[in-house]
Amino acid sequence: MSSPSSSTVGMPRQALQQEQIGQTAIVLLDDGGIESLSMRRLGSRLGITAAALHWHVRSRHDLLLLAADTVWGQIPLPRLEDLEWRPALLAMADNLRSMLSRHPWLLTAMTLQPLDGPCRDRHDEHLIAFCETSGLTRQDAEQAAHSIVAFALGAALATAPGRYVSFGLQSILDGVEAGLAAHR
Amino acid sequence: MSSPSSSTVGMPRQALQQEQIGQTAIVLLDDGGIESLSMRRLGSRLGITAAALHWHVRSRHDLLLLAADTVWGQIPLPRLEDLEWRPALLAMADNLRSMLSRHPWLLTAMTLQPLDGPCRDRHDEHLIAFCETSGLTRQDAEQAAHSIVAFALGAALATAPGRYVSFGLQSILDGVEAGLAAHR
DNA sequence: ACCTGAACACCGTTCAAGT
DNA sequence: ACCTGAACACCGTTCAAGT
Repeated sequence: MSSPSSSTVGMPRQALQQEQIGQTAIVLLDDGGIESLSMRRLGSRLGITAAALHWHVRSRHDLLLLAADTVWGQIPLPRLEDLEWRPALLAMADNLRSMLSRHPWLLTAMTLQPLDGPCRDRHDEHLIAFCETSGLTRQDAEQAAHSIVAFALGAALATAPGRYVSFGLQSILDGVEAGLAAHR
Repeated sequence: MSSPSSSTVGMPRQALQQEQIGQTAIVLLDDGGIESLSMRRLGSRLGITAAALHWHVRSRHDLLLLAADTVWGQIPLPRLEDLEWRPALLAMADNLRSMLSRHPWLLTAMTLQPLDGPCRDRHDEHLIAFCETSGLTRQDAEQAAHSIVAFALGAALATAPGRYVSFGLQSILDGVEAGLAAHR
């Protein structure tokens, strides 16, 4: 994304480097939080200077963006044919919750800048798709999906003791069901 | 909290200083986010050195704690006698939302450390109290209150376009009502 | 009690210069 | 194309020393 993309065949070194940089950044972030990810520290883990790292990635912000979308990509997405919408949405919410507990720094990063990325987008679309299989219109499905993500993020932020999570989420799903009944 | 508390009458200088420090910190935080609050910068706003600031406040973390509880204290709490539980909970959720939009750095701070404080506690208790006036048991009221806060925080974090907020929240309130019906 | 100055060990980022 | 070294303008925190 930062290099002018050479005319050679298949991004031979650059892409790999980029991925390795992201993985190593996540290691630093996972133990020590966002404060322990520095250009100098990450550089030395990779065997290069902080200045050299700036050749591969534009800024520390871009680094967070890269790491963030990587962990969004780690969330397993249940297949649309395998589950009914309600257990599917519960499973997706739980997968999100468990990702956030593995990578708590993501919440911090999300408050510092909007973290759009292909994997985040794919996750959102998948959630909306499941909502739609319940019979909701596209618009309502978007609202429901957004509410589920919001609740999962907020519950992680407020460090809910676990059992608290279920009440709000169940209510939202009940709300989906009620919306269905009304539209029919 | 950091001084041994002199034996004189009514915390004459120290308390005022503490409050002034908090207010000035919030000014810095409000325009520029968490990154723009530094001991050096805050110190110079107050006319003292960063080192001098460390005499008043133990660390930058303590500073964030002070600022955070201050803005929690700014949320207006509707009186218990004035409103029915449902409009009251909606109002409290909206007051929280508007505080978070005025002080976006609070979300960042909350992800960095648990931010307990007297004002935050008071807000939680008030929310629980309103839930209890609906007829919920103490335990259920705590779950409902926790869910409302989680949703408000998450919605602010996901930067909902505003209209998205209502669906999830309404569902949670519907869930409260359904819980009532079941228990009766 | 309250503040300064200097020091220590860090930061992100830029840029000329090397290969 | 990829990296280094040095530099710039910052950090939080500690501590001796001043008043």
